Amino acid sequence: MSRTPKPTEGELEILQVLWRNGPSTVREVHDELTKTKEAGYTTTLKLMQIMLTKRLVSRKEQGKVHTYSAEVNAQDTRQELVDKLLETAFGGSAADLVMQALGARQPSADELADIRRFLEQFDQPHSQEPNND
Amino acid sequence: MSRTPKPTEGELEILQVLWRNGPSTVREVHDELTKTKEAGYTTTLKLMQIMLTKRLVSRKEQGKVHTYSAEVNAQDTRQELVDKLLETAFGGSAADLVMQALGARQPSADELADIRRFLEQFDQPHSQEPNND
DNA sequence: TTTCATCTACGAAACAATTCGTAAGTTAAA
DNA sequence: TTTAACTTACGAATTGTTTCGTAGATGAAA
Repeated sequence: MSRTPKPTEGELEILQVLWRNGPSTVREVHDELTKTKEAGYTTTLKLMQIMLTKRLVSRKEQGKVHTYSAEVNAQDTRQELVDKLLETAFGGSAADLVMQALGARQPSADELADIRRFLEQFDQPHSQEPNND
Repeated sequence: MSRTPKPTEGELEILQVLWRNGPSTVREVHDELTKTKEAGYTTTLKLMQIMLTKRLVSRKEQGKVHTYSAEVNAQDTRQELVDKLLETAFGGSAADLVMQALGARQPSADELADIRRFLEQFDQPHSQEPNND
């Protein structure tokens, strides 16, 4: 029943820009991407066109340019990727994944606080719903 | 500087078997994999042969069969995959990844305890080293 | 209107991952 | 020794992803 046909790595980079910045032209996405990595303009364009056929994005034509929007939601997409990683690399143990994610880096005090607050939901499910959709 | 040329999904499934069960023949790995998914024997064989050329595994020939061992370590490999996911899908926020990993499922009391114990390392670095390499 | 920069469309190459058929070697049992 | 069951080697087809060149459309400025 789930949507989201699993974006490739390149597609994910584009989705991230659209999630972060909202609806954008190819030019805008491309400029954003090339801050980080090398890529030809038509490469970005082609990828976004393919994403359109996969319904990962939609677009509106205004004048000569097209403005693309993400059609898959960040939350769901990330969940799918996490689930996949959990399965294929951590044998399903979320705790192992969490510790691995935190283990190598030094989380900031704020991050730690966020995580602790988040964890509280699970052992004291009184007034608050542990659901954050 | 890092080793580990990033295993593909199929390679990861095989590595998991080797990590879990230790050195194994192609037959053993294959039987394990086909508990979960469909695959021809020579497909598994070929994949393991490719992994050999990539130095993801090594092998010992004994009689007619070959016994394969993982040459990359689970810890490092998982770290690399987590780092990648962190970058391409979570914009580098480990806290977000952690919450996403826990958010959709109900962690068991034991898992929660493990995670809390783990988190203590970070704000009270007295007797214990927060480093798990 | 002409020119120029910029856009989209799209074919196709380059690469990578997966899958499997077939051949040939090995072992053990008949 | 012949046969049967199994093994490895490996070429090659298939499928998916990424990359980019070229062509043609569009709009703004000269």
